[in-house]
Amino acid sequence: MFTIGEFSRITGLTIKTLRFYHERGLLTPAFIDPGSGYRHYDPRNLDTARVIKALRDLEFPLEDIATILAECGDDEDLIEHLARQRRDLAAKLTHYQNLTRQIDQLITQQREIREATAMHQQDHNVTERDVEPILIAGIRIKGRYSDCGKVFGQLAKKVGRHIGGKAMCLYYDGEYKEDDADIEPCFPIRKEVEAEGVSLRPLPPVRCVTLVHQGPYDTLGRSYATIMEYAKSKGYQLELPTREVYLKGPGMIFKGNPRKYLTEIQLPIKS
Amino acid sequence: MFTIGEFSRITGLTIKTLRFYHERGLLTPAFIDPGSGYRHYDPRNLDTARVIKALRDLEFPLEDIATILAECGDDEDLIEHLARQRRDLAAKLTHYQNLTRQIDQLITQQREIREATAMHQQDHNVTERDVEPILIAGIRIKGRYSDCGKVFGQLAKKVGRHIGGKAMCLYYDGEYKEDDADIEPCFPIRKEVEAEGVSLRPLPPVRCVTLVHQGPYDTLGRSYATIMEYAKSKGYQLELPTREVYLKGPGMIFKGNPRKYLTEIQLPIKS
DNA sequence: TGTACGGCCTCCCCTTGGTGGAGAGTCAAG
DNA sequence: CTTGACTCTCCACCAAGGGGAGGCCGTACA
Repeated sequence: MFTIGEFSRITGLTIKTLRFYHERGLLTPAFIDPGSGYRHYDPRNLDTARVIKALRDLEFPLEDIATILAECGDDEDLIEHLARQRRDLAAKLTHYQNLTRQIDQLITQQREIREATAMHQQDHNVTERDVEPILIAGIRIKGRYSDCGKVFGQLAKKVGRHIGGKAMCLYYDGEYKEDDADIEPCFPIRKEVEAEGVSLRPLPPVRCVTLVHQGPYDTLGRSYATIMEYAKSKGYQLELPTREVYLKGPGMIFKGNPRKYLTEIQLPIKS
Repeated sequence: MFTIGEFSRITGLTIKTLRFYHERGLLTPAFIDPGSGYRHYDPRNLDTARVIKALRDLEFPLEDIATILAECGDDEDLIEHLARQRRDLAAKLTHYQNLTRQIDQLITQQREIREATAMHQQDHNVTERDVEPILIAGIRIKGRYSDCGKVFGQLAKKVGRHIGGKAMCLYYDGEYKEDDADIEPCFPIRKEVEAEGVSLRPLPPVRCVTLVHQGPYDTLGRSYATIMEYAKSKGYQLELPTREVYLKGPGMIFKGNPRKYLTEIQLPIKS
């Protein structure tokens, strides 16, 4: 017979835990002194304690352990319980796999944004450059600029895993339109994927006049004025669709500070 | 301004949860009617709610979320929080990986035991057969039979991952010894591994007289008597070490019923 | 103006698997 | 007899809310 302290040292279960298991009927001491209320454990309790500990190490709920203790006298009887617990554990496993993947994506995106921001921080002047060809997935709509957000949401749902760059928008109108602008929000993607309602195609390489706009979207007009003026002074003829690349916009979690948003305007030049 | 019900429908957070977040200071309604105590939310609350929800989906603790809301105005400020959370999630991930692996091992072992039991259930008679060569990891000791348990424990710790069969014991004494028997508990293993204090070597193929004993270990003597008698009647000369294979013994979790234990006695014949 | 119904309020208890502490009783040694 | 170590019961606490009771509020309809 062991006192609770001795039994605790032997089994590695804390005294509190032993009292708790007693209360829950999992591990009833062999003898309880009616006068003092002291618990006394015997070697058979030791077996039970070992079993409970082994099952708790596998994170079986106490309720299941109670059932198992009542029903099973042999490892053989355990198999279906083990299988069920395995399923539960596997579910948690995939759950945490998904979460880590998601968080990894967030971190990666954040890194990319940081790099892009560092790269474009300096030049807020009009420049000319050759824009590489790129594979995009887009949804072309007629509507307002403010509808873009929802469309980006849809796109992220459909091709989210394959996104390989900053969100963009293609503008098919030569002029500003309020209500039924012809817009195509899109994402660069890494490989060919099928998705319903999504247009998947390469954008051709093209020489562009570009300008990185810093600030909220409602001040984009000023940057358009600047870049247009430049194109006109050079006598360039422009092509459609024009592009906007959202180098840094509202984040995935926080909206961030609109005065730090960076948007690259790309106006393709007719060659 | 939205009532709590409207806000709940918009954000997808339950009313209970909204009240709870209010209590915890995470999401304080824009206005509280002093007369009725009704909570009223405004669009800025909506942003905060979105952030909280996104972070909760990544299983950030509420306390961390509170810190983040207080400190971060931008996704950029989030990165180290994200990294920390990623570590925590990854820890859980490997934790559950280990658990599922362990439980898989248990299930596999159980299957093997079941098959072995089914195979050997019928023949409790003395038979002769050629025992295949086998790679074993063992620890040879001088002591009592009852010390085997601990040694099996040590072995399991050192080569546990590579065990590929039933536990065995080799007996190097020609006679029964009480206190300083020359015994080698061992496990069949699948591939060559190094482990301190463990002897790793192949057992040669050998022709044996064998008998499957059913029952607790303290009745093994009777089976030894039977098999010895048989060997003598055939005029066989026996070789050392003799072997015991524990086809079914105490389980990993439960001790099981000793009357169902199956132990195969193998006595090598000198050829 | 009464009332019915839905929405909202606070307050309390419940979940899992224990942990921590307060205050009081018990045991053995010196 | 005292001291110190052990043990007892009872209560509160953790995370992140869920469930429900009992009562107030607001509005629509008769």
